[in-house]
This record gives sequence, structure tokens and C-alpha cells, in this order.
Amino acid sequence: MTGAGIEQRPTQVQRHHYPAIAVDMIILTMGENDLMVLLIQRRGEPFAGHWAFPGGFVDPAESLDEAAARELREETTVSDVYLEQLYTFGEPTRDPRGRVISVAYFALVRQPLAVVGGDDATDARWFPLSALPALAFDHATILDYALARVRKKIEYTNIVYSLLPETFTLTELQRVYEVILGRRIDKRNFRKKISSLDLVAPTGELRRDGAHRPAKLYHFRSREPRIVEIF
Amino acid sequence: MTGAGIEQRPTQVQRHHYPAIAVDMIILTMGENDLMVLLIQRRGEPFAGHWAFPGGFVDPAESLDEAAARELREETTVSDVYLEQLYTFGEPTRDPRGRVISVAYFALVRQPLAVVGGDDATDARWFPLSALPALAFDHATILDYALARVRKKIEYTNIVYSLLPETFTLTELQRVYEVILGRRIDKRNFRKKISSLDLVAPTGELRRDGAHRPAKLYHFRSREPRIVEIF
DNA sequence: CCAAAAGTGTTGGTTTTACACCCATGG
DNA sequence: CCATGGGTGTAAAACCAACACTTTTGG
Repeated sequence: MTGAGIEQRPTQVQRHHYPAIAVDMIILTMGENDLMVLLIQRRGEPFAGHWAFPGGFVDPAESLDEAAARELREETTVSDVYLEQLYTFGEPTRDPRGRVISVAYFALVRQPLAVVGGDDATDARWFPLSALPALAFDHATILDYALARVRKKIEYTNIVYSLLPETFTLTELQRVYEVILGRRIDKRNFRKKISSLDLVAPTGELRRDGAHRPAKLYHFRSREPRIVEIF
Repeated sequence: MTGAGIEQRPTQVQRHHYPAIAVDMIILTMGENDLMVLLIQRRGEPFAGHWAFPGGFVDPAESLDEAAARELREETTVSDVYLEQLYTFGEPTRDPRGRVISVAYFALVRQPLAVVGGDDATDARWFPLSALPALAFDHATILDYALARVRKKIEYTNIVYSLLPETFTLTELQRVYEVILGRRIDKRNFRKKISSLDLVAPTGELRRDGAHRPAKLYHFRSREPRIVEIF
């Protein structure tokens, strides 16, 4: 054994054999019929041509949350983002170049957020979950974690606000739940539930689009994350 | 910016400015009227005399899970433990000696597990949550995370099995839920719920202790972690 | 006038909560 | 025979799931 107990940490932090620490960002948004995830195509080895989550190393003076927020800013224009630490992946062999421990974060962002042009023309694209390309490293596993977390969390918090624009229709709201939970929801039951929770309020506006009755627009009463039992 | 995108990792992992990676173990067990947490008293600075979670650095060749399991073995004799990664804490200043990123794990263990005599007479003790000593570093924050996770998780999984001996009474089982959730539960409703879930089965034995009707003993049908909606 | 999506209530079944007394034992 | 904790059922309320038609509009 190597000496248990935090009290046995060296007085000065040593300078070798330490793994590198990266953050990887699972950035999700709503597509038409699917969640979309932002991926970057790798040019060099290993995994050249495969797609990976945006991410990068943690700077010496920044916290993990700050590193994640920075990486997010570098990829998208942010507003009303929901950002949460997901899990830390540290298999010794997950990066063939050397030991890299990755603290994964997931972010839920509003759709119209343009992908920021990579500073070096890296090819960044949104992919629907139903048509993912080959992922680099252990990123397929990481994505599984992220989706499990989001599916669970959407049921007992109000974080859907981060996936919707300022105003939206109840049908659009319902669609978000259906896409993430992967099942149809009864329209009447859904509206009854939502209105009993006081999460949203009508703006008074209508949206008219197409040959049918216009839809009332709603907005979230609060865009702060909050625990609310929804399903 | 420092160069976004995982594809820009250096070909060889560099050897400096990397933080140290530790695991910290929040080891919980059932006490009489409270959850208990295992703590180790620090001798040296910083935080001399304060108490801290057991933990230590991650070895170059081991995964995070392996490091956590090793630290757990070094502190307790293990059997039927539930072990799960909790969260990663990486504030740059959380350890005054230098940057240490701590991947926290929590473990739920059976009570009679003796604390292994520290290899160097470190003072390790169980503390009830209601009477904690001063904690070192950011360990009070970490404990809050752990408790929130355990409280949530106990409601939708069967992980209580890890806190109870092979056989137990329904009253003992109920007590675990009451202590962790911090509220009283109606005995009849609790038994109705538990028996509807098929989590436990009677062994046929009775336990007689004291001047009252003996209690039927039960055991868990399965001691594998499983998702079960309990409350 | 037709097609399309928006909007709206009721009923039956299930689940949850509240609540009080008898049982078996040891001393 | 008494004190102790073990064990059991029922009724009301809340919640959830299933289900179909009318409204408003644009073309």
C-alpha cells in the first residue's frame, strides 16, 4: 500500500507521475425530433477522423467549474445554460498518449446558439443522438452517463428551461420531455401536470404559424435550477 | 484562450503544472440513532488536529475506482460494500500545500466492520453525523454532497442492503430509512410498501431479545444494486 | 370547406396517507 | 401481570392513466 490517509500527503506537491486533468463537455440541445450533441472532429492520432467532445486541460489557477465554463464559452455563445459536473473518468489507458483524467460536465443549451467558429477551423457539428458518428476515446461511455443523468434529472427538476427559448408553446415544452424521456405523453395529462406546478405562465401573446389555431405562448416563471417533482 | 478541443492535447503528456489526484472516501455506516462517518485525525499541518476523510493519491497504474477500493480496504474489512463515485472537487486553493484534485467516493458499509488499525497508529474513529468534529479542507462540503446523494439514492435503489447484516428485522430496516431520510415512517405503511416490492424474504428464524414478542428475521433477496422506486 | 394543430374534462383504478389495537415474550 | 416492542387492516384522499371532441386558423 502507498500510505493511507490524507494526512500523509507530501508537504510539497510532487512534480511527476501526475496525470493530466481535462474537462470534457457534453453539450446538448434540442433538435427537431431528437437531442443533439456537439462534437468536434479529430484530425490527428489517436482516433483521427473520429468525433470527440469539446474539452481541454484545466489551467493551473482555475477551478473545474471555471474550466468547464471556459470550454463552453469557447464553443458556443452562452445564455441560460445549465451546466453540471457529470462524472470523472480515469481509466489509466483511456487515452493512449498518457494518463489523462477527464472530469466530464454536461451542458443544456438553447438551440439557436451558433457554434463558435473554432479558432483553428476545427470541424464542430451538432449530431442527433439517433445518428452519431464514431466517437473517440471512451466518449461513447461518457455520453451514456450524460444521457442517463439528464433523463433522470429532467423528471425532478426544472432544468428544461435551459433547452427552450424565452417564450414557447406548451406543445414545444411537451416535445422536449417526450424527446428526452423517449416516450409519448398524453397532451391533456401533461398540461394538467404542468399547470399544477406553476412552472410557466402565459405571456398573453399568441404564436400563429400555419393553417391552424394559434398557440398561446408561455415563459418560465423562474430560470434558476430548482427541485420540482414532475414525473 | 488556451486552445480548445481535445484534439489539441500534447502528444506526450507533459510533466509539470499538473495537479495531484487524490481519492477521498466518505465511509458511512449505521449507528444507533444516526449515520456514522469514518474520520481520521490529522497530525501535521495544515489542519492539524482536525479530522478528515481517509484517502490518498491515485497510483499511476490504477483506475479511480481501484484507488477508491484500495483506500476502502486499507480502512475497513470489506464485505457487501456499496461504493460509488460522488463528485470531483478541484478548487485551486482547497489544499494550501498545492493543487490537489480530489475525486470523492462514498461507501456504505455494515456496522460491525472494524476499523483497520492504521498502519501508523493514525487515529481513525466513527462519528455520528449529529456530533461531528471540525473537518479539514473542504470536507464539510464534500460530506454535504455525500449525504444529499445517499438520501436521494436510498429512495430509488435497494442500496440499504449494504448497511444491514445478513439477517435483520423489519423494524431495523425501517430504522435505516428513518435515520437517513430524517423522518418517521408509519410502521404499517412501511411494511406494506416493502412487502409489495419483494426486496426481502423471511428466513423463517425469529430473533428474541428482551421482554416482548420475537421479531421475524428477513434477508435481502438480492444484494446487487438495483433501481427500485421505494418512496 | 378542408386540413392542421390547439385546446379542454371526466372516469376508474391505483397509490398514498392516516390511524389503533392485539400479540408474544421476559422478568 | 406488566411493560415492551412486534405485528396487522381499513377507509378517505390524492394521484395517475386512459380516453375524443371542439376551436381557430390559413389556404
